[in-house]
Amino acid sequence: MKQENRKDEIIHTATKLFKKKGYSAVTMRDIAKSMGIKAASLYNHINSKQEILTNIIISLAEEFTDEMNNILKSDLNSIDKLKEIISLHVKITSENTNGMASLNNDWMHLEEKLDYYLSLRHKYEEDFREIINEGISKKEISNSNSEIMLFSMLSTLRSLYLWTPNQKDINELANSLSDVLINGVKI
Amino acid sequence: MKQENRKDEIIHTATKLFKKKGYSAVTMRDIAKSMGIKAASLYNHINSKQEILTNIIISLAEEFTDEMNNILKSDLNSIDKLKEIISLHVKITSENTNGMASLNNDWMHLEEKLDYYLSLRHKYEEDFREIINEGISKKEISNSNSEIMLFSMLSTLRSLYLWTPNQKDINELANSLSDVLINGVKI
DNA sequence: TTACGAAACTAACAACCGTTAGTTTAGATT
DNA sequence: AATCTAAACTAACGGTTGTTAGTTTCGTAA
Repeated sequence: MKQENRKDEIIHTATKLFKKKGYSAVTMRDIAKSMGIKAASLYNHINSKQEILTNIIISLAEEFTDEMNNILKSDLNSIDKLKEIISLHVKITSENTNGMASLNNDWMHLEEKLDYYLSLRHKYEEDFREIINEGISKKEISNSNSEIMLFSMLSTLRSLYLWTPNQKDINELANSLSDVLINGVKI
Repeated sequence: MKQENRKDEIIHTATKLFKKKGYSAVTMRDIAKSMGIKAASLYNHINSKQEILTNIIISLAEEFTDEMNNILKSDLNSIDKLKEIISLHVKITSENTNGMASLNNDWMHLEEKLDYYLSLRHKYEEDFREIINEGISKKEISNSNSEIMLFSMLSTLRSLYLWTPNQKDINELANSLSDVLINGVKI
């Protein structure tokens, strides 16, 4: 029986390095060195470099999928659903800032799980789109450029990992972000 | 005398590959194969893989810097300056969509030019911030969360390379984007 | 005390990396 | 026809890659 603890340490260390340089530029020797052991020792706990990446990305993607399902099923109005999505991104990003870098930048290096990842991603975007379009038809959201709204919000939320490390109060961040994304910057 | 044409072809080919897999995952043999030649032949035209990346990133970064300078010096009001910045990103991204991927994701692999790149990037963000803060003090921009406004707009604009390929009318895109970023999504 | 097992180690592998050296090809210039 | 040159080629280099095999270490259970 493997101790799950050590495996998690490896993944945690790898995640930090992947954020700095990207999956392809990080070697097994880099990961090992940063833990004070030799590269071969990593294989007592994991099966491959690829497995580390898959573990990082798929767990995050599934977390987003699950929570999006809950938001969709809720009876909130469209604007409040958007606020929930924003809070979801702030929460997950603050809990695993480094992992979000891999989710955003290294997903194309997934192998066996690439198609599965792409299906989760596609479904997530479809659900997000549906919330916006529902808001437009219910006159809760401005009737223009739903695709641009979707991509503007999604782009900002996906970039959160680049600057949440500096953030202190997570709820305050979610509220401020909701304010800007929903109301814009004009006075 | 080297023919600049062939060098540009190499950079153009490399840029496409860098967008798909990232700088580190693309090999000189990949670039050569995609041009129908051998890797060694690339060195008749370029000095190193690093030179290709530097060429892609620095030329884009300097273009942003120059145009930001013009916007800063103009006598537009704050909102119109923001609209000019949005147009600038749409224009550069539509002209070199693939290169923008490297600018966003591969800048950390710059070597000699890394510090120079970081200084341009820092200056650009400072100028952007100044425009927002000026707008707030002139009561043209909402008095709240200037940092979040900055990062929200910048995140969206930096992600443009992910979806402008599908876009047809560039001016229409800039206008719609301005609408969403400045006025938000609420009705 | 002995035996066990998790987790480290050393050594090595085949493949691939960026790059260099020297050579061949073929079209343009003299 | 002879010469030159840009741009391709083949071959190879020293180093690095992910990974495997077999061995050692050492705390815990029997």
